[in-house]
Amino acid sequence: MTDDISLPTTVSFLRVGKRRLEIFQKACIRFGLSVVNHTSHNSFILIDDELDFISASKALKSSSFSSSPILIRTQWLSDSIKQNKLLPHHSYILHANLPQSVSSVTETCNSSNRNETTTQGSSIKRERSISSSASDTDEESNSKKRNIEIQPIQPGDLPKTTGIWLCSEASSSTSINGNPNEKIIEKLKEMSKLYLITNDKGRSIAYQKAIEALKRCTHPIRSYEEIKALPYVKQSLADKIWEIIRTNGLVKLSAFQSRDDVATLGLFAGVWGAGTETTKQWFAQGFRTLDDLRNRARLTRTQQIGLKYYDDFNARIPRDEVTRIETIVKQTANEVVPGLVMETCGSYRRLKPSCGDIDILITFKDGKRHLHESVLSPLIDKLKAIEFLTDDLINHSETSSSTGNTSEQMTYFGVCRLLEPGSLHRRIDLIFIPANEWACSLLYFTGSAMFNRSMRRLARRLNMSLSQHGLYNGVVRKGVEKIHTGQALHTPTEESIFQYLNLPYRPPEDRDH
DNA sequence: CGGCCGTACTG
DNA sequence: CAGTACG
DNA sequence: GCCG
Repeated sequence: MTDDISLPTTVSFLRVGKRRLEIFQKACIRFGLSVVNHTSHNSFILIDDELDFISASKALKSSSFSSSPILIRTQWLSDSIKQNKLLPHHSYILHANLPQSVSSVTETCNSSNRNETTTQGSSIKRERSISSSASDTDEESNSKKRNIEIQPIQPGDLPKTTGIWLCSEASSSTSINGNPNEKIIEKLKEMSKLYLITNDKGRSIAYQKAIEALKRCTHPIRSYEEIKALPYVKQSLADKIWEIIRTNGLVKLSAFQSRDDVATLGLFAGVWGAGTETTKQWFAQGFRTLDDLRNRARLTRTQQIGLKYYDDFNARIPRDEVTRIETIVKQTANEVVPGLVMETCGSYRRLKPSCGDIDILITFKDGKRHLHESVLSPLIDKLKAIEFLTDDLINHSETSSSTGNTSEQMTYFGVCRLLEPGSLHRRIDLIFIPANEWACSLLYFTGSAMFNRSMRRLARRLNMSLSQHGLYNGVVRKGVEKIHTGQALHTPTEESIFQYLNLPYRPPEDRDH
């Protein structure tokens, strides 16, 4: 992002409050800065804006410093967060003789009050006009008749309305330093997972929705009535939650887990390319171990790969490894075709410390109509040549040329690994996107999955339709099937998509539901 | 009671 | 087409 | 399992 070598790469903080510190540390990760303890030898120190040079120096002397470090006001980070890019730090450096006067009383950004402002903002009934910077056609005025209430959740209150839109809330605001109902959530998560692998999709989703409702309940639950007042929690789930509170366990979960088939289905579900039907059949055929599958089961091509790398694929990828993988792909892509825009999405973009796989989106931003096949195929070939890519799972650029099927999006799912010995094989997705779909694709591939589904449900309720290709307005549905596909809205940025849906913008790290 | 996101690839 | 996958 |  910022290649300027004069910028700090390692920083530490002095006398910054806990809440602000958290935000700053998160921002540092985003901007590629390492945060260290300022007792270690370090030349860049961010100090609270209230401190002047003298008091800062005093505080530092007491912690035995040899060389004199460069002091930077934390306003530098605040402003960088506001503009979503790392700004030059020079004007924020604190010098010995200059009086520390202009320290911001304005405090326009200070994202420590972000949660307050957003909940406050959403508690005001917002005008439901589409704030579109783009097309304001006559057809759109009809859509203003939409009478959907986006119910605000009062801070401290329990949600009273049914139907909540988790996409309208920051995930961070719901998980301030560990949820008090962690135990309950953990059990319900397990239930959801087991229902999923036993092919009960509906129940699995019901549990997930209940979990989301619980997560936003920031105090420990006291009464049974309180539980039942939660959205997506009614008789059956309330009983289970109450049982967990009372007994610290859940009989139905224990019974579920001790079923002989469930454990095996769970094991088999870890094979990439095997879903509920396949794992069910494997169990019915008497297979119980991965060796049984290797020796006796009929496997598709992708399942063979999934089995070969079973342990690797089910291991988390540390964040810094994703960064290194990203660098290799970017460098190689630049050698093939310069001028590509690439963004690593998924949980990496949501700033998670570890990721399940690597999703890299690629496009030409200049909107020229390049033949995407002429880019993705050579890129893949080159990555194979340097033995970075080891296996293909889905390779559209290959199959499309044989089927003549040329959609503008191109999908590659495959397997990569770093060249260093001992590196694990990792799942990697390379997706080529036409420039006009960039924002919707970015939104989709950044997730989370729950966040996407919530946003799509909201769009659907507004007679719109949201996918990785675009946001459509005036969609007419008859049951599930679309009668009219509606008209595509102009979505140049992720922000614009939030605006159309009348949602406050969420940065990637706040979409982690 | 039906739907629970909307889409793309495999075989 | 059913099954699996992606977030 | 919950919602409309």
